[in-house]
Amino acid sequence: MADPSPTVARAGFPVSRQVLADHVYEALLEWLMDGRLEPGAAVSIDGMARELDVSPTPVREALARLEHTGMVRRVALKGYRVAPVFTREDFAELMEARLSIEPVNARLACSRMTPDGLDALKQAVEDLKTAPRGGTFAEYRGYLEADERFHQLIAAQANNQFLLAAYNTLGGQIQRFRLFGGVGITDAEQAIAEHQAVLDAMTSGDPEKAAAMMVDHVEKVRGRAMADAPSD
Amino acid sequence: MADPSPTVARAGFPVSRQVLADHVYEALLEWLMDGRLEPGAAVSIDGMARELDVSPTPVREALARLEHTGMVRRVALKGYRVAPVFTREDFAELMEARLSIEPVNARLACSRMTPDGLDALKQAVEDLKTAPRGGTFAEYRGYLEADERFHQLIAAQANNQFLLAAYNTLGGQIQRFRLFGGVGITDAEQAIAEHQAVLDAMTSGDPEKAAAMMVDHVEKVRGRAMADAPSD
DNA sequence: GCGCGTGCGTTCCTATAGGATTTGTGGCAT
DNA sequence: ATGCCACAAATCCTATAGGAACGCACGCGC
Repeated sequence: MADPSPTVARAGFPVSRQVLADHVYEALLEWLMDGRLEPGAAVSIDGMARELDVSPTPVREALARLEHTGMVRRVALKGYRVAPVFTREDFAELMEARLSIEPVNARLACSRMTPDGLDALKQAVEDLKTAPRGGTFAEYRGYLEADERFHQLIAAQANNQFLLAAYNTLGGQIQRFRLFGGVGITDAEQAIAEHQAVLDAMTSGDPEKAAAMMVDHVEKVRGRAMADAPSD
Repeated sequence: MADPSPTVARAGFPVSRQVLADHVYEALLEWLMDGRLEPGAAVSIDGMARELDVSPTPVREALARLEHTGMVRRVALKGYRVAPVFTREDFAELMEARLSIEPVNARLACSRMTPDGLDALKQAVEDLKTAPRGGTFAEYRGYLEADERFHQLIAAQANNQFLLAAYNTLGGQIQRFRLFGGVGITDAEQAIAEHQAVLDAMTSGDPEKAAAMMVDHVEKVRGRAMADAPSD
């Protein structure tokens, strides 16, 4: 093993330490999100263990957790595979689910917004505006991250653990679709304006308007994506 | 093990076999739902392995999956514990989340209802009416099961994998609360009437009314529970 | 040529062993 | 009596080994 000292325990991190399965989980999640693991690809337990230089046991545990997020699927005695690409129907269902949850999150978040939360939201929109959005993944990665962060912050500010959990499950799928939907970033200006509209409603403290702006945003995202990607 | 022939492959069930971790998962889920594992109790990996007469490995995998459902919580290097009892705030959040998702499910289910689905719903309401509802868990278990089944069927009929997944996460928590909310079944007549109202709207094919009746039901459930259980 | 059984490598699945960590207990000094 | 340290048991965590199942290629018979 490369590192003979398993318990590094860097000074200042006495609590909430991480075990190997956590690192494996994060590594796999990152690989799923940045396209290193493509949809449909097999995720071999032993293979990942070799790749990450750990034993299969923590890999198995990490995959068991990932399965429940919908990122990978398991077939008994056959192993795990990365979830297949979204069909048009899958995407429509995902947007339908977003339309059920995100406006509610926006309304609640607006009512319960903290000053720090609002600052974080403003920062996310600012990052959206300044993020580079070139043609390669590395170039628009920051943009995607800011987009996801914006929605995630709203879900968190709604201050409801169940809605947050529900959104987080969707959020992973949304992020994965953004990556494999395959159209890069073609709608940045419009998307930024829609995000700004949601933020403005939040700033002015108008929950109903925040919800309405979120509905508007998600519907327009759906419209643009359905027009852009007639793949299926 | 009782069955020495692992690949019995009973006629009609050639596919989708189960491995030990699946059985462990189901056993733990059942114990969590029965109340055999009480909130706050430690769920020792080795202990459960001894209890179920398997090795710790499949237990670890089952618990990793369960963690994502919110039924158990994990602390690194300390182990798993059954999620604590709901506080009043937790319950309010759960109902808020239900109000966001279930009416949408009801609306969509009404639009997309199949004849078989409607029959299953009618059966669930019928079971609610006829189920015994005595004082012990064994006596009102059938009632709880029919209640959960009614909502689960609606979520399934909404025909949206993401909304279904979101509901299922909530559904487990709802069921767990019903058990540990601690007030038994005191509102059967009213609850049955509310379920019937949802079913009637579904039968008549009125999606908006179905959604409205669902809102009404969940709000009344919240009201009754908040009045019954001023525990916190 | 085509279907089918056989053999082999890969992978999954489970059990087991041992190191690392936490927790509870008892003794000691203050 | 209180606080602190050492020790021990229980538990978690990781690695490893071996049995079982799967997938694939090869070869045989029709």
